[in-house]
Amino acid sequence: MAHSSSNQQPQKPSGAAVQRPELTQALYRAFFDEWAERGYAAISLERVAKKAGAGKAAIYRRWSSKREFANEAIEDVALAVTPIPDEDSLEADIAAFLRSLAILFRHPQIRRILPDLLAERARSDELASLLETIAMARRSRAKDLLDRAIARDELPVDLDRELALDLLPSPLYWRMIVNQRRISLTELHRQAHVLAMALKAAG
Amino acid sequence: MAHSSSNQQPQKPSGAAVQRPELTQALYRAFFDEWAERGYAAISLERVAKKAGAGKAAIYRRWSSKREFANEAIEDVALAVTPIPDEDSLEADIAAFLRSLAILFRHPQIRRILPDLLAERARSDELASLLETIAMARRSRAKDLLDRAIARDELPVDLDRELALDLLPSPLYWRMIVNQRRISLTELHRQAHVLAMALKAAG
DNA sequence: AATCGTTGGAACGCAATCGTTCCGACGAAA
DNA sequence: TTTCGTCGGAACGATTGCGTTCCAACGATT
Repeated sequence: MAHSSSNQQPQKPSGAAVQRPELTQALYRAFFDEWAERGYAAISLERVAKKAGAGKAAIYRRWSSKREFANEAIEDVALAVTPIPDEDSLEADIAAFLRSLAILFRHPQIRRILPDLLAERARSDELASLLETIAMARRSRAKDLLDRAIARDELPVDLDRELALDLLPSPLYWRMIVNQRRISLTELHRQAHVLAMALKAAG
Repeated sequence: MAHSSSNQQPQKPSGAAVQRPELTQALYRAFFDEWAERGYAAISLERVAKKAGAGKAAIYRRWSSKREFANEAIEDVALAVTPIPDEDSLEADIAAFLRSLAILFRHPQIRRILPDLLAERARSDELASLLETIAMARRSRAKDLLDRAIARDELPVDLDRELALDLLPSPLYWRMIVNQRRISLTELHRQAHVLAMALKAAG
């Protein structure tokens, strides 16, 4: 009883006997759109469906909850990974690292989703594992950079790696995400120079 | 008609002909509690009232909206400001600066509210002015520190101040807030040492 | 002693969103 | 050609919180 989809608009054609991967991708995109716009906690799956030109059923047929949706959405983009720079000096390596970070931090969706992810994790740890996966990949790139510099004798073997890993990405994050300011290429290289000097003092 | 507060619990004594400042403070505290627990967007003023042992009317008599409530709550705590360190060397000054930051970043509510504030601003700019006020106060302390070092000839007069201001707080923020890791006093002083070296290279 | 306005509390109408279920239309696989 | 299950869409009951309004109880000021 109760329902009857009869007397509204003519209802557009749709449907097929197999899940359409293109629709799945469209749902991912719409999910990140919503996330950037409203924040994780305020994501409305109804809006996500509408934005993807889909029905709500298409979502719940694929994922059982918002959380699972988020998990697979992030896994999906996390596969688009990290190429590796490889220059011939510590400072040049750092500059390359910073450039790739700057590209990331300029992305309008990442500028919003990343802080929201941090805020969400600080409250609940529900998304902690998500974040950890992402962070680990990033960190390993920085570690490689340090190892190369040590092999080149540009950094001491007893380098404080923890400190170094905190030092490398943080000023750029502070400037671009926390302070929301752009950075020019020359400024970025100046930062690379200063960071190289700092690392050499981190024995 | 319609209402009647008659047949529930005996209704505790309350009321007076004058606003109670203690209640206002209790409401501020409950507001920050809620903020830390759920995030700004999800703050429920009903829960805030309950947590403060107050009625909802007590809130709406003081502030006209959640936003105004937030504004005055933050103003209220922002008055508890920033004492100034003043040591006898750049490195010692930096260490003092970092220590005061570390205390801030250890506070369980600030650990949650600060990232949430950043995430909220990245979406809407509604809270941008709040954040700007706070940031400005912090930054001026760092500026003083740099000026003293220049006067002592520990830093060059043509120091890149922008870069320096990005450099000082960011590694600690990255470690304590982004990576959620504690920091020991010796680690903190090592960071101060490295940062001093970095600044001297930021001409 | 009388006034006045705050107090905690309960209810209002409204708006969202949740996760679920149903539908007729449709197309790919068998 | 028939079967099968996905498609967009609409509705469901439940839950939540908004901002507002009413209330009787109460105590500081006058």
